[in-house]
Amino acid sequence: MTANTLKTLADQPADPAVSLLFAALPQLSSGSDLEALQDLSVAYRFVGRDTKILRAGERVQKLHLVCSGWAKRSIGLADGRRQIVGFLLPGNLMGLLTDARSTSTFDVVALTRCEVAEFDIAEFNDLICSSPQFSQSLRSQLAFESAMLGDNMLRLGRMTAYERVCHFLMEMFDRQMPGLDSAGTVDFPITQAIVADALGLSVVHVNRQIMRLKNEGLVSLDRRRLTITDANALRRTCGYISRLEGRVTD
Amino acid sequence: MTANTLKTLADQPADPAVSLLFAALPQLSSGSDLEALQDLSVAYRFVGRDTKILRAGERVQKLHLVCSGWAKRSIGLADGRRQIVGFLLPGNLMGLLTDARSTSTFDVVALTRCEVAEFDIAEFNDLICSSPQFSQSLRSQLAFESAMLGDNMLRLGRMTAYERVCHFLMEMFDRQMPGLDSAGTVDFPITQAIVADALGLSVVHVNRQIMRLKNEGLVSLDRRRLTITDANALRRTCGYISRLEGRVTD
DNA sequence: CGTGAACTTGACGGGACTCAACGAGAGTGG
DNA sequence: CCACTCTCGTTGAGTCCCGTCAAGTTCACG
Repeated sequence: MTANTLKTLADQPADPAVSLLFAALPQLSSGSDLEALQDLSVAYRFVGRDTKILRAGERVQKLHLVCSGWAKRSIGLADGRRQIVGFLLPGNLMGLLTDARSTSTFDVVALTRCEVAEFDIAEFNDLICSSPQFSQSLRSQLAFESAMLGDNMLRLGRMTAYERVCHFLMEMFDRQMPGLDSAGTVDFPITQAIVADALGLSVVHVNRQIMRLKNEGLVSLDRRRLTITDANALRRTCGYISRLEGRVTD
Repeated sequence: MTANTLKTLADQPADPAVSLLFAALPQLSSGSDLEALQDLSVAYRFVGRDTKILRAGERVQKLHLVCSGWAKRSIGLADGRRQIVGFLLPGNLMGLLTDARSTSTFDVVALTRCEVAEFDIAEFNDLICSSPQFSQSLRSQLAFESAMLGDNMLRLGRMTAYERVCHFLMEMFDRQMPGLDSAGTVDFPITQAIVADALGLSVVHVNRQIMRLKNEGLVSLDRRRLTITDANALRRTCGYISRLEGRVTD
């Protein structure tokens, strides 16, 4: 995907970032709502791995949309322990949740090289305020993200290491191939250390669980690609329930 | 607090639930914004312990505000393991986060007898859509709740049992006495089994950590009351950072 | 004074962490 | 083309935190 940066008029085929933004906001109509999105100012930006895209406590100037690459939201303890709160995949938004002073509540760091589309946040806010559909759409999206955080808390608090890894792999599979319940291959451009920080486990122990899953023939994980061989078996062992399937997108 | 149920006019001293709602929404002005809240229809309802106030997947009909008592948001696994995702104390809202079909994403269950004020959700939505202040206020509130979920994920994923209990007690202390950094006594009407479900620990182990804190003279916990003796020491051992202190309420 | 829920304590086992070493690729510079 | 290095993945040994089981105690309440 190349950056066609200076497009501002809406009479051309939809900007790739606008299409992604439209898909990221549930329940919008592909008519007038999409047109309204096309009027937003957008700029593209590439960031390298380990670049901080948002910093906790700093003012959010733009609405960021990941177009390619992966990023993480994380929180740290003073002694270096870190917890990853969520992952941003292509099509995911950040900067929606800003507090009273419009500051971000999490760090967001690129896990791979990322292409990020930046929308003007003032224009976007006007859109939200001006239209009940957009307002409701945004709230649905926030509810969805919040529900995912809840699922991840259940994972951290009440699942064994084996179940956590199962659940995590299923989530990443599901987010790239929603609704697919059999088998498939998706991107997985993150190290086991990153997985460990997301699951509250040590790297060594994450590795052991992945090895076990490989030996059982349930997954294969090579060269930054994840293959799920038997999604139903995985789903059963960890109780994974997709939040994406029931999503209404139009 | 008694229920004065049928009040609809705004020319009387503020309804207790309206005052709580006003406090729950940051950044609103005490003038016109408060008046707008007073125009909302409100009804009161008492629920007993273990009553389900909201059910995951069911349509949310009202905006609920806890006036007295405690409640929990929780998620369960098929085999009975449960994770508490958050607690609702007096002044806290539920029903803000609804998905595309206006359904709740969590169960909410009363932990004590609760008095709940129920606002008309359609009227509230109109208010949100009609005014940028309300829209922004709601988003700030959602960002705040989401940040708390993130803190709780760090607690579950990367803290030891001792730190988790410290952190949890500090949170409950802080939520009832925000900004107080020395000592004090607050309500604590929940069993150790509930704490265990919130912290991802066994009841026995929660007890051991509480015993340790008691022996160290840092807290006392009797008869549903929590006394923090040395808040600064607790804060240091678990790295607790209040999200309430920085909150702008007017 | 009896009953049940909640709290407390001990003993024991296992799941997860730490430390440590080794292997496998990918990129780099000569 | 080939050593060199660095990151990442893999595996083993030992330890400890925390879960489970079990028993006993305290407390609220009828």
